[in-house]
Amino acid sequence: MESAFEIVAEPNRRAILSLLVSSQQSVGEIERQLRMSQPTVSKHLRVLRESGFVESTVDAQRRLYRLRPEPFQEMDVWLSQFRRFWSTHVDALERYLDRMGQSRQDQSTPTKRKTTEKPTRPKPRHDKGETK
Amino acid sequence: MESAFEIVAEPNRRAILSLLVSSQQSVGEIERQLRMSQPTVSKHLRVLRESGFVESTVDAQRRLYRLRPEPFQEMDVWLSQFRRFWSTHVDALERYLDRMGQSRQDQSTPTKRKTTEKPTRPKPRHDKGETK
DNA sequence: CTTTAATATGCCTTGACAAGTATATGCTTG
DNA sequence: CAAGCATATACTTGTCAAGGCATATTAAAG
Repeated sequence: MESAFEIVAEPNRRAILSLLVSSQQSVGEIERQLRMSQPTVSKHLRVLRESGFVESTVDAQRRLYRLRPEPFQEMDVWLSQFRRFWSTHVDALERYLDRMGQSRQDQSTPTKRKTTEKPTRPKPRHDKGETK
Repeated sequence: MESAFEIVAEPNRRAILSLLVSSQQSVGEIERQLRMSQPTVSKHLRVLRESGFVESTVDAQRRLYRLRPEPFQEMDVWLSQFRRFWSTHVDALERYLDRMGQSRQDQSTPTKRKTTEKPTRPKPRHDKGETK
């Protein structure tokens, strides 16, 4: 079985899942709201169904999809091992999300040394700190 | 910028991150504990570094890698939109993990198996429901 | 039973990415 | 400066998955 994280790695699948938070939806409704082709939606729904993220019921010729909780909880369990550690850095998230805000398209450009990570952690030891 | 979920989709990267929970590690230490080749470790660390999951400091010829909290928090933010919805199905996770149990071995925090009773879906609508 | 609507599936192409192997870079010590 | 350890990068190859397009399936309606 594939990890829940691999399923959720796909942006369109995340979009579908977010859509289903409000209420169950038919394939056609998802297709229209997310402006994806019908086969694409169906294929993603298949993956989501087989991995336990959604379930469906038949309504006439439609199929209504809704969320199932387990895989989300599974991710939460994995994430929780890092919580103890990030709870001390509570405020850093907003700065992070701010920085992410404008950078949208990139990737597929090797040779691009853009490893400018900011330490964000003044640690006055003897380390010649280089987040590189 | 790639989503944190895409980064974490890779099993070896999840393993590296879990390793770093205990303390910072050098590339060689990661390589030995996870039995991966050195270039593979370095490449994954590069991805993790550029996506903000880890940062490194130089120690002689070694590089020490440690976790950074922001991307985890970012995932948590996304996940949180589903929490309200799964909190009602609290016990379902254990059954789920039980079913998944044999297929994959992961090194996350141990989850206690307690097959609490409760029919998987006691929701007899009028639908000719078919979760596949 | 033919048609139409809604959804699923099959095939194919294309692109991304992980891992292997080889090599480069950098720091340290003699 | 040479040698050696630790880590990074380049290049190549194989795999796999996402999306487009065409078609199959199923149900409702006429």
